[in-house]
Amino acid sequence: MTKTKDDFGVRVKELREQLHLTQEAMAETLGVSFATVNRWENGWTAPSKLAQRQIDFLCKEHHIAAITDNKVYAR
Amino acid sequence: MTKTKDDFGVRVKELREQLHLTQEAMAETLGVSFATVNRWENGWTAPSKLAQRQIDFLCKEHHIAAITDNKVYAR
DNA sequence: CAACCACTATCGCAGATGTTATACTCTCCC
DNA sequence: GGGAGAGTATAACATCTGCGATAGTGGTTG
Repeated sequence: MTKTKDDFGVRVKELREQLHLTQEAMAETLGVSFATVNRWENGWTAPSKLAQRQIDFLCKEHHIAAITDNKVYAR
Repeated sequence: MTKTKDDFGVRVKELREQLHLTQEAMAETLGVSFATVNRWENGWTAPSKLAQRQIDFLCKEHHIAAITDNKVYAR
């Protein structure tokens, strides 16, 4: 039950605030549940492959630098 | 350890065959692992929210009727 | 035949997610 | 002050997923 070491959660939160979204709204946007976004931000879990894709896409859509360290997908 | 009741797996398989994809290729396309596609087709699990979105998007991209019973997303 | 090869089926386990519920912090407004 | 509401933090439990491994199937080719 230890938190994630890296600062991904911080970056998610920054991204979310840049977009002026609540955790619930961001969850809806990404297609995940509110609890999932909350867990990311507070470092309890790291996003799944698919979730990372959605986040990357969201960043690209708003011309914001990617916050994951992924290879880039077309979509 | 019982299988899923509905025929979602059958529809996934049909979709995949329409697109002439292997399980591995479809997994790559959707951003999930091969094992996940395989489990869908064989009824062991049902796709997550996010996975359903990807499937819906794939259908739309190829002008094929959606195989999930979801509300429609813009992306 | 036997040896490969691509594809598929299944398993186990750790970790991520969905759902539901509770509690806490603010801000606003009476 | 005190209530109401939005937003957030956390929890438990069942389910889904990723990864790695193993085994089966069908085709091709030597």
